[in-house]
Amino acid sequence: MSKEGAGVDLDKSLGYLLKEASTALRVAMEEVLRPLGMTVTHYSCLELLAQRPGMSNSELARGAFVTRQSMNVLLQALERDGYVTRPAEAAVGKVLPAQLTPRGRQSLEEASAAVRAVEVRMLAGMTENEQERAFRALRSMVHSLRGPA
Amino acid sequence: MSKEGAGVDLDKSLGYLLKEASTALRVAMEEVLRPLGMTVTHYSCLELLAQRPGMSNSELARGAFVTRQSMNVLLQALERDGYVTRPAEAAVGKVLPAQLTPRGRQSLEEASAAVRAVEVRMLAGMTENEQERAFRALRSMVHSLRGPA
DNA sequence: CGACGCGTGTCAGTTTTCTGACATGCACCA
DNA sequence: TGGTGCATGTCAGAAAACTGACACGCGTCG
Repeated sequence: MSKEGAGVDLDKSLGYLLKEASTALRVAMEEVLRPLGMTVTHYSCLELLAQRPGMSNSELARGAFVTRQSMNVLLQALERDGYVTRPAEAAVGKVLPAQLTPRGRQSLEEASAAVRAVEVRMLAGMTENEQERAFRALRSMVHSLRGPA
Repeated sequence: MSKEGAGVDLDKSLGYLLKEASTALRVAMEEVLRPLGMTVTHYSCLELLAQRPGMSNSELARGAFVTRQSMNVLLQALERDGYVTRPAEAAVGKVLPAQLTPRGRQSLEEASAAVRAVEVRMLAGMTENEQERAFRALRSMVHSLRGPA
């Protein structure tokens, strides 16, 4: 080990740790969402719609970090099952603004509580200051990664 | 907005930001690995094997954060294409220790350089101290998420 | 010794997500 | 007015990951 410049040294790599943390979070969320019959993307979509009603399919896709094609599949299912409504035709352009139904809102309520608990558990043992610093660090990483394409 | 306890407030959620950062990293890695004909999991497998030769399929799966079934599919492809070797039969138990071939090592070398550049870019603008703090913060989150199942 | 639990490698089928492609509608500008 | 660029919604096929299931080898313990 410790070949001079060759390896990435996964045990010390922030990138690797980032993936590890993200995976741990996803697994924890799946764990609490499964009993509710929900996937993470499913939940993300509902949560986004609760915070910004009228978001389009493409906007939701960007917000949930999937392609608009994947989100479209999900939205059609959510619409079919009565969690979400979209107008049959666009009022302007092609954009179809989506809305939560009462059923969607109620379903989200349970899920949101469960996910909030997971996030609280994740942050246990960190001070407000540490959380704020971690927040800024992650923001910086995102900014740097997206900048100099 | 700002319904008291109801929402998760995605713009202030460390969990959401964690997913965002992880996605940005994955996208950036895919961008530089695609010209080399490699996926992220593909690269992860090779990097793991370089650091710890003789890892088994299941160990590689855990290290790359996929199921052992997924890793098995990948390993078979890597073996077929001559990046990796595994003994035909287990010396002890069922564990088949994998090894990089010279071709695998060479292929990894390019990929590793590209990925290292991405990580450097990601950390641009952060001091050593900030990186160290971010590292400890992420470690803490992983630990907390895995602990009180 | 025999039973049990646990980890492993692997096969099969399903689900999810992605890439590619097309038509449509808006905004902009020559 | 017509052209160009860009974003959107959607369809279709392909790639990647997952869940379920089975057989096998090892260790432990009654």
